[in-house]
Amino acid sequence: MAYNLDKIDTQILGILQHNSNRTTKSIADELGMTTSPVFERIKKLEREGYIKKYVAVLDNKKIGLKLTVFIGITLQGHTRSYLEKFVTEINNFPEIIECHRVSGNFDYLLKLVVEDIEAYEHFIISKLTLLPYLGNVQSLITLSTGKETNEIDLSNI
Amino acid sequence: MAYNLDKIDTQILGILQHNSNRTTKSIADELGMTTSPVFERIKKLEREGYIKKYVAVLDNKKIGLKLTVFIGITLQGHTRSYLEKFVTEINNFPEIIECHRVSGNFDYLLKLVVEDIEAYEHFIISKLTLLPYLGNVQSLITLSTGKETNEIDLSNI
DNA sequence: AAATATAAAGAAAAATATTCTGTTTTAATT
DNA sequence: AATTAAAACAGAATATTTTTCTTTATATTT
Repeated sequence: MAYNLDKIDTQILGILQHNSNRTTKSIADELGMTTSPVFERIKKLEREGYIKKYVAVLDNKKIGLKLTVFIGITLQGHTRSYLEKFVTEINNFPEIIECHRVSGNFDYLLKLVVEDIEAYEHFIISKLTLLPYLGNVQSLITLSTGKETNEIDLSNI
Repeated sequence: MAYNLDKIDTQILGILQHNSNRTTKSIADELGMTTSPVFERIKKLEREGYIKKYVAVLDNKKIGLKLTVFIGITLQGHTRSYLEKFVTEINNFPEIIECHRVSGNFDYLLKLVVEDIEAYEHFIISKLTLLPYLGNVQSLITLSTGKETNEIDLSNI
């Protein structure tokens, strides 16, 4: 069902998206191989863009960013140039970590991480509502998070 | 405003959440330090849980998972034991990568990544709707994604 | 089956992570 | 302000890991 990835490649991707600090030796042992082919496969997966980047995942709450909010937004205008400008503006807000154009009850769904409710209100008042053509804005405040990962399901590819 | 993190710590966190493959030497050079203190600070940030894990970020679309959907859900019952069971069940679905309990128009907001609309319909029919006490289910299908990162804003901590 | 291309193994080299020791800086205490 | 204790740092030595290179095996094509 997949592209140019064989089983070994998807196994490597699965391992690395779970823990990217594994050594090639440890991966090779798990797969019953030696380091060279594993190393070359990883480099190929990077080179061809299957692996986009390697990152450290931080503990938001521990660092003081205790509030996650999803914001559903409708716009009043829908010209192409305005939509593009909207996304550009959103990209400049470091509090916004995701911005999706969606179908359904909203035009856009944003995900935001800030310190607390105060910081959130400040963002709404001094940043978000300054954008033109803004229609309805609906906040979904996260009370608790039961699951939060980037690990995508590779079992069907 | 932060906890036990000084400026150097937050700089290190900022660097690593952007690219965790940077060498300690390269980080040390950027900060005007030597490798030992940088190495020790990173180990401390890991040990104390500010850094939760290191992961490879994959290109979903390239791998064949082309569809991201946000699902707003209301439940008909809200007993503690049921809510817990709901989250447990959700955790067993590898398609669901996020599950947040929220205030607002929904009880839960889920994020799901699958191959295509067909796979999504299959998930809804054969997995999600089998859960008891399910109330309203509203899908927000992602048309395009303007921003998607894990990098949280460390400038105010 | 021969020829060619692809993937893997194994060993060697280069780079990096990790540990260790001694020094400096910082902070706390008197 | 001087003394002491604790923490952070620098620099060098060691251990691991990554990366490269050469050879061998496997698969594909003609």
